[in-house]
Amino acid sequence: MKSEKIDRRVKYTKMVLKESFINLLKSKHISKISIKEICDDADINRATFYAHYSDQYDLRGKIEEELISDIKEYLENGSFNDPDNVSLDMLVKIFEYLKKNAELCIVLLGDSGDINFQKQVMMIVREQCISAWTSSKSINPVDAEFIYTFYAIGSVGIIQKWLMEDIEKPAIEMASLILKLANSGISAF
Amino acid sequence: MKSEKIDRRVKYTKMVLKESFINLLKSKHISKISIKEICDDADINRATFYAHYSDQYDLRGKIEEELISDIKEYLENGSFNDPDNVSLDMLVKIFEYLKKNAELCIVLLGDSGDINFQKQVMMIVREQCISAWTSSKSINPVDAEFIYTFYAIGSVGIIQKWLMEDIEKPAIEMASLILKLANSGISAF
DNA sequence: GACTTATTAAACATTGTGTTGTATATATAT
DNA sequence: ATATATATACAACACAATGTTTAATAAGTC
Repeated sequence: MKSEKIDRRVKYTKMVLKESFINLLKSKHISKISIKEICDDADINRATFYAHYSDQYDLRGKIEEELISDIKEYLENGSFNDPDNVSLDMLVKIFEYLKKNAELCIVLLGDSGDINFQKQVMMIVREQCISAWTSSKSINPVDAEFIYTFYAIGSVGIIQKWLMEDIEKPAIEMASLILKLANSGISAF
Repeated sequence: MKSEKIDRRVKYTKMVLKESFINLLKSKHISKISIKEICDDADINRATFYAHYSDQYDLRGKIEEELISDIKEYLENGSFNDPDNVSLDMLVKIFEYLKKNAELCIVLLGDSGDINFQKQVMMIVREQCISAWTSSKSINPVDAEFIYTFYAIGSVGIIQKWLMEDIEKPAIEMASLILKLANSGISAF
């Protein structure tokens, strides 16, 4: 999996920079966070920051990428009833993963969040849905794209609300609510 | 309607600042736009900018507020078949309004957009939906909030996609697609 | 025409930016 | 263990943007 051997120093530098950055994001908007501030907090030289990231938005992007590929890997290693469709157990897995990383997800989906990140989250299960719908349900591809966008962004919105307000609600309830809404909508086609 | 008489100079200043800012937003991310840049483009003194806005994010926020209250006013002045529910003609009105202001909406919902603005857009028809669902369909209020979030953010996502990729598709097709998906989902409860 | 107020220009201290050079510490490979 | 490579630390730099203040001027209002 980890093909490139990463220098432990680099690993440490990136780790503390991310930690400090995420902590700062909890208290203030990304636009108000300076590189100097991140570096002071992480006790890393500013020149070292620039050796790895171009600015705070780049750093945020890298953190997002990592999280997304982490989820994907996590899903690939799971065995699901129906790997070609989005099943209840797959959704539950996703919700559980997000809950486990709630601290980070809240920041990335909150006010200092990134619209592009929402899109990446929603793309995680895109392939499965589109192909399942167009083949078995005979929905035309253009409509399928719209419908998918609708349900996927809607799900991200529900996830935001869940993480920030109702985190105690069990993952399976969230997953089945979404599945119920989506399936009944799809069957109208 | 316009109770406070606004000095023409102030009106002009705000107008050109907004114009220049929106134009800049088309070509670069908000974080890369400086106050100086906006002012140079608008030919307005920097001190004057600070007399009205604290920074570019504040300016963006004010533009968003204006757009939202403009939509709301526009909807209040429309006569709809069923003013207590979200009807097809109301949705069509909204989509037509957004299309008329596509240039601005694309910027505000795009990469330089604001997650908070998405929420404001989705709140436009919140009251009508929640009250209609909880009264006539006997959905409990907590579920109603989740379901509303799901459909509202999903709709914003569809709007983004529509504005940026398929703006030629007629507003009524978009509105009826959303209504079809939402109504069939709701009736599962 | 008298008034009020917004904008301007200039100057200012402050802060952050992005880059550079050299020295040092740490990691990897033989 | 030693040699080599390289990431980091540190200090210094020129530059740009920030946010505020002043007095003068322009343009608005009544």
